[in-house]
Amino acid sequence: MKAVSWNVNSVRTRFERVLGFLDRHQPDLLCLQETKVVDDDFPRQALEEKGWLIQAHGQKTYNGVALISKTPLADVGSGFLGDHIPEQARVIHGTLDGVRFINVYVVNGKEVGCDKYEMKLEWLDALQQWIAKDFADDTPTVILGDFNIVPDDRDIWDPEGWHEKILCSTPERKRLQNLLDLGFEDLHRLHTQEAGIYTWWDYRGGAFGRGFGMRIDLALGNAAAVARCSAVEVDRDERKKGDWEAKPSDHAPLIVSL
DNA sequence: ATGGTTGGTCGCCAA
Repeated sequence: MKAVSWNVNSVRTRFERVLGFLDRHQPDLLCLQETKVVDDDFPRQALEEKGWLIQAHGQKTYNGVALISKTPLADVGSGFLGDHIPEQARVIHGTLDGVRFINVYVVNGKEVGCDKYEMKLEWLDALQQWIAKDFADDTPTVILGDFNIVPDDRDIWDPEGWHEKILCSTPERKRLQNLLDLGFEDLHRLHTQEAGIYTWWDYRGGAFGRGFGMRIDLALGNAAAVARCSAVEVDRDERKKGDWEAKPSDHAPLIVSL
């Protein structure tokens, strides 16, 4: 089975690229983040004409997640319980061929110490508690999406310059470790210890061309998922700017084979 | 300390 995570930075602006990606790769499941559209306005028609089924959980302007597959998903749900956390359309989950997928768009946090950063830590705590309560079983389970956390110094172009900065701070990495401590592994690291494999490059300053990237899109699997996982790959070509109007997302798709 | 680009929406906020 092939499952993909991709922060598309607006599904409407990126629609032709999403269609092209689905045609080329034919994944069993595509998990989108930052769809930035309410469910009623999700561009369904051209997808449904090609046999794709859509489960969307969106909001106006910000955030938004969706699951796209040809086989119907089981046990679909969106959001999660976190009493003090405002609902921001950041999570949708479903089960395909016995594998549970939890698609997450983690709070960015902007800058260490600001209100959004504190909210990010609280949100990650609530996510961890929710997964511990509802999903800590033997069902093959993958938590995948835009985590907005760089796992370690191999995963960023300038670890010294970003030391304890946003996406790299110890409290954020501790929250990622708390998720792993529930029995999950970073599936990417099952297959390579190489440094310099990234999934996101800033639009600004020609970051992609200069190699200024980070690995912040992750797939975490429990033991049953680890046993099935044969490969994790980044589709860097999708991030390239083919011509002046190609308009890539700032994230590349993460392709998980299991 | 900086950023200087993109998207949604239409003056900015968020990433």
